[in-house]
Amino acid sequence: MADNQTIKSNFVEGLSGISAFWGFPKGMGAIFAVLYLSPAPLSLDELVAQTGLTKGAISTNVRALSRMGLIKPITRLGDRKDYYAAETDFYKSIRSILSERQNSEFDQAVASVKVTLQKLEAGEGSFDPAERAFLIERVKALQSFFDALDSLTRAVARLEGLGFGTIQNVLSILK
Amino acid sequence: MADNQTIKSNFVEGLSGISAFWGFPKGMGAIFAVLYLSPAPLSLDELVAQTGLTKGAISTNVRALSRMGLIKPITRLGDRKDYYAAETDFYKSIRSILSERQNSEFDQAVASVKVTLQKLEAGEGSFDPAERAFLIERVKALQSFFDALDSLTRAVARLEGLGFGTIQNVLSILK
DNA sequence: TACTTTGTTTAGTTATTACTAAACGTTCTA
DNA sequence: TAGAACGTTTAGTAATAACTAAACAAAGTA
Repeated sequence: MADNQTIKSNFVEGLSGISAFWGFPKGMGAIFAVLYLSPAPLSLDELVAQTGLTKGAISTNVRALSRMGLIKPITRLGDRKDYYAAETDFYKSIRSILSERQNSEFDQAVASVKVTLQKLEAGEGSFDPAERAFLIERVKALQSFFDALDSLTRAVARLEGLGFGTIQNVLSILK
Repeated sequence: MADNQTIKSNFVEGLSGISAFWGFPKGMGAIFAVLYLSPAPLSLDELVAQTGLTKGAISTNVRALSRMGLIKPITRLGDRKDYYAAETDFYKSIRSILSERQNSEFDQAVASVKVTLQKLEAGEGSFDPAERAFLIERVKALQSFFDALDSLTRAVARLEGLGFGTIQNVLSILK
């Protein structure tokens, strides 16, 4: 029915779609998919061949994937090439991604909420008392929501070695 | 120091950034922020005035926000205008967003992984036995990861009325 | 030292997406 | 029924992001 290449292509397309859905480049998903289906680590040129992307694109995407912990770079002695292999411990990847997202723009944006709250509580601006109280209440609620989210991700990240089965079980207890 | 408008603007920009970070339009974050800081529901025209966006943009973004459960439309008798208010129960919103994401493109992409697995197990393609076994193992692992993720989101969605404090506590038990 | 082989960086292109401006369809009002 | 008030839709634009092609840097090899 379907030949080897077609079967693999469908898989690659699927992961590309998932990648795009989560706001990552499509090519990133494709690269990961190719590596994931490969028994041996692949070099940059092999990835060029198997994905149809150019070296430049592979280079940048591979770097991002490494930073996220979704793939791991492999260097062989006496071989100047870089090889890459898919990380098969998804839980490890998730922790890696979470700690990655923790920083950067997100924290920065969340911080601005904190600043707003501080200014309001410091009496800045010329709000009438009722409005100020209202604003403080609202912003404070948002703030604590972010704090809870943060705690949650930290908690998840702390669960080293444990798989999702565990989380699943725990949550099922709550019904 | 900072006037009322500046304080609010900073907050709006912050939420815009958060929105963008999660792959949503910046304007969506801005609209939610404005509503969130408003004691009373706002009409479309008031949103136009306070965000600087045009009616069209407000219209589409407001629809998306409603679908996600982040804001709620309010209609008043004898008033043809639509009003919108921010949902303040973030937990409710999260559940809503999760169930929204559940469907659509994501499921579709995940399904393609399942199809790949089925084809492999059905003996399609002309892989040699060793490679087929390898591929099946890999794809199966990914499949069960997705299943676990799915269970997790369902479990979270099932926790009606419970706040994040609960989840936090539960996860902290695991250390 | 010149030439290969590798990966990275950059400048420019393509594709996508969020937006604006304006036309449109409805529904209410005079 | 004409006109006004709303929200939606659409066609076009602007901004952004991912990619290609090619120049480049680094580091080995002849």
